[in-house]
Amino acid sequence: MRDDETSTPAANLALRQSGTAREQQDSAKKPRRKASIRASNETHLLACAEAVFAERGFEGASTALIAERAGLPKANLHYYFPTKLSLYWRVLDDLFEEWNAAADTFDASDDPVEAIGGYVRAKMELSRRRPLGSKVWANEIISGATHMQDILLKRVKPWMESRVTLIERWIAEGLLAPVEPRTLLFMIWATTQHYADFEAQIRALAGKRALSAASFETTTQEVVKMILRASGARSPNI
Amino acid sequence: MRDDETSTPAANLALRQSGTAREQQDSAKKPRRKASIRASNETHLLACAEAVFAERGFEGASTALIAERAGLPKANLHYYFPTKLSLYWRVLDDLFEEWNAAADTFDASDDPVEAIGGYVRAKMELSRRRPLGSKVWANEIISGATHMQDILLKRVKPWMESRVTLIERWIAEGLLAPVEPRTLLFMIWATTQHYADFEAQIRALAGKRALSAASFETTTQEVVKMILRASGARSPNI
DNA sequence: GTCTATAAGCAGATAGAC
DNA sequence: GTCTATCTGCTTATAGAC
Repeated sequence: MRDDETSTPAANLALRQSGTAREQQDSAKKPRRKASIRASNETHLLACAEAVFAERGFEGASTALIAERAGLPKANLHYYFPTKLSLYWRVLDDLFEEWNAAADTFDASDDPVEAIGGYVRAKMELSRRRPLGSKVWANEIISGATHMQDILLKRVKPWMESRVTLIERWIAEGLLAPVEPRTLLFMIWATTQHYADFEAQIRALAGKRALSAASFETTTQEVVKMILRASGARSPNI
Repeated sequence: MRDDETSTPAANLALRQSGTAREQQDSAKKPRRKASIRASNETHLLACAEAVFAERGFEGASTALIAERAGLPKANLHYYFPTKLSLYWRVLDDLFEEWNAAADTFDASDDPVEAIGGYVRAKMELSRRRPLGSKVWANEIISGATHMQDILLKRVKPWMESRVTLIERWIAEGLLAPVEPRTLLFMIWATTQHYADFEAQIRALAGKRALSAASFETTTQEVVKMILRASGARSPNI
């Protein structure tokens, strides 16, 4: 798998050009290859776009910079994604799919310790695995969430409402302290996403070893423990 | 006090122009007034800049938009702040001063319950009072904190190190659970700043009444309780 | 101290040859 | 499917009259 996020523009350009020559040869005989060229270029552009949107926000990002990072002429970017906004929407959509997959872990168990603990861990792992995506999301919300109203209202809100009901049931059963469910969920999101969004601050304050694999695992365990204590979760008696 | 953040450009323009006429009259006879014109215009521009930087990040913000919101010609902005970056630095510097004032509340008491609880409350109040400032800070960190390395390393880091020592002492005295001090501080920052930075998401998910004065006070108490539980803080026996 | 006009360059997007 | 050249408009910043 190509490392879209760390390779240099020059390296990308070389990869692109050799790839392009091969595919163009094939395209005369095997037009079916075109679809995979499209898929490969779109995926690559989306990864580069995610990085640039993360660093500079929607308004600050330029299609020229995204194309340059992808090692493609700007015109090609506009061939695959007619407008900057259409590219941005695709990035946000991809991000929501990952968010949704992590959200599923909340339902892995009826035990609040396992459900909440597992969800916090899944969110921490997402922050570690895809920090740029988290930053794009954060940037979008900070800027007023104008392009995300639909996702928030039609997808995130219903998920939250049903999880609020579940949390209230746990509280009624004495398995959780009487917390305000939304405040708990916001605390989980804020704390876990902090390790992606505020990476640069953590690096400056705690040193870059604080974000190494071993430290991150220790921190994840620490965060899980603290969130469980904050929520007063206990396992049901069997 | 003029409400810099909610007045319309047209209203600002009217205010500016009448103010300007008055000051120009005076300036012939009382040159000392010039200093206050400068101070007033700079303050006003800084407030408008904070809003635009919050919404669009540094790269996405334009000096034209900032000047328009301030009801001033773009050339005047460049008269007071030679470059966009110099304006941005002034905004960041002002923000750090507020951050620093809130940080002082951490030392208000030797009792961890009062110290941590008071600090969380101060941070929540800052999020409520100056959400745009928090967003500018967040945007800057997300974008890599390139313009804030000095503040982070020379001002925030020393504060954090001494607070880490204090927290470790509390743990040794049995007044706090054996938490990783930096993880606790990050959780406090993330959770409290979430109410400023992710305002738009909270509004979409919990309704705008969730951010009303009464709800915010309830939420603040809830957050204080949860952070204290997470840290396992207890007051010393007297 | 204010403000019009403009310089110099970069943005998003497209035309059209290959 | 690729890519050069270009259109149009907006960007930061400044010159110079008032």
